[in-house]
Amino acid sequence: MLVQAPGKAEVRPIHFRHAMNADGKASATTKGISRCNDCRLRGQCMPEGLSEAGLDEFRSLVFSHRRLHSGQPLYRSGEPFQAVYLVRAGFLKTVVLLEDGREQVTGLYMPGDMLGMDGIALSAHASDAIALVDSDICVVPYERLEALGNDERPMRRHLHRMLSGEIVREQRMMLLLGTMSAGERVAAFLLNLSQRFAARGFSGSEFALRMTREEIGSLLGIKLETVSRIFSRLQKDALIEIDGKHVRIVSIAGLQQLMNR
Amino acid sequence: MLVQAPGKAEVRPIHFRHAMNADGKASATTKGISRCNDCRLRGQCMPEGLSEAGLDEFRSLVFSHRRLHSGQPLYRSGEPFQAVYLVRAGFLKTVVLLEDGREQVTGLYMPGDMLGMDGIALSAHASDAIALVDSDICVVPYERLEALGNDERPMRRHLHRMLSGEIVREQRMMLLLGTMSAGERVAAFLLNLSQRFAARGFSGSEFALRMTREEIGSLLGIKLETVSRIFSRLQKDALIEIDGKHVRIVSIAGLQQLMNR
DNA sequence: CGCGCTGTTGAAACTTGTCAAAGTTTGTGG
DNA sequence: CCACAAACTTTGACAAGTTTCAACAGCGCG
Repeated sequence: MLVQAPGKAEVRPIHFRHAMNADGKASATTKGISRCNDCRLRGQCMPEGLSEAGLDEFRSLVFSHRRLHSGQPLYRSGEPFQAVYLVRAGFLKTVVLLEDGREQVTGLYMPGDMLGMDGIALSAHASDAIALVDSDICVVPYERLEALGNDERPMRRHLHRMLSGEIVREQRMMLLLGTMSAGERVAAFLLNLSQRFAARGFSGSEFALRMTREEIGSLLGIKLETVSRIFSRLQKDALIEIDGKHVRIVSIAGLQQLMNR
Repeated sequence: MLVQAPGKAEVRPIHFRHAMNADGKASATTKGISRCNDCRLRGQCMPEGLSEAGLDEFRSLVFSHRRLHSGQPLYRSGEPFQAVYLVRAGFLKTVVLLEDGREQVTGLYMPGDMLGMDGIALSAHASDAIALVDSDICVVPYERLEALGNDERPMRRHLHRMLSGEIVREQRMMLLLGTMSAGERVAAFLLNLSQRFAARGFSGSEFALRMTREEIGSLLGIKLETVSRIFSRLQKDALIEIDGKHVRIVSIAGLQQLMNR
């Protein structure tokens, strides 16, 4: 049977939904602290080499939490930018839209990932972030993040790394979109998921896709029918086993080979 | 006749080539200051709302300059990350490579643009930056950039905006690569160049491409022959006039329409 | 002057998209 | 908890767009 991947598994009720608002500090901060201490992802999202005081400071950054149901937006393109977000549990996608309705999924975010940094540039978000499954999100107001780090250099460096990491990730995505065939794209997608699940302590060889074929296609720049066909082909070639949204990777090496064809 | 676009036009000899090294501050800093004061781009690359002291501080960031000849690399993938760069004059591309030789041009940088931020994440550059024409580059050591801003919040915010801006730019590129037809891509490319030239005080309707058809194709995720064919078609349709690397945009509206087809 | 690099154009091949039909799963309200 | 509708998936046949291969023209430079 398929392993229980993150997302739904880690969702636990948080009762102060949509606690975020423009201002307000004291009580929400307290909640933030307590939340970080028993967060399963402890460390994942934090800068390394932080002093004790710095750690406290970091925890104090998490201003509030938001609980999203599948399909709900965390933010929308054009919305004023106020905070960056850490995925505590769940699975989100970011989407960029063209006026005529065409859309490109630009990212996939799992627990421990930071998102929303595209809003800093113009003080407004440049994409939509949508929950793919019920999700818990830590809200980190940018004002605070920016004010802080006056004396915590590791904190500043951490933020830079996150931003830069997003740039690198997007570069790789551009490489995929610009140079790879449909088969290579799907293989790269599966390998990437595999790696990220493994990094989070889940099985890297057996997991649940959280997206429809259409969403996968949009991420990879191909049509849903093509995604479906390629899944079928990979299964026929005994590289994967796929049943709906459940995938088992039979041959990692095979997929890697397919990529470096 | 075609307007003189940036790049070559602005290149003036700087005699302390490759002045950058791991350490050393005093004298190089002095040079940096004098350089900024008579830089034609003054302001373009600087944060807004900086105090007088902050301005000085910013200028002191430019540690040295580098002069690159066409084709020379500013940095290469895997090289240890030490600095970000500001284009003072010229034109550069960044490229991400696949083992098998395929490559994706991920960005095009003109005077005033910052590049190299992809290196922060892993302390090593994730792409190659290559001069497309002879270019002058301002070197901003990251150590300094990071150390600074303790009391200059606008400075910190500026860096964040630059990083975030790169993320947004790449998102748009992903949209292009994932959803647009070859014709739309070329139109978008021309419109983007037009806009950026105009923003720098050059003609937005008549300029010189600094890249070969192959490089343009690599940026847009299509083959050089396709680029050529589409240029021809746009000319036939009287949307542009093109002669080698010289372009004149006859109908901006026409190109925009083509994109939102 | 000729060689190499760049650009243009044509024809054929190939990949992916489009359209359509049918099966499957999911979600909802009775 | 069932039944039905809506959403999602698979597969085939065909169309369209892009790449590949090839030939040739123009240009700059040694």
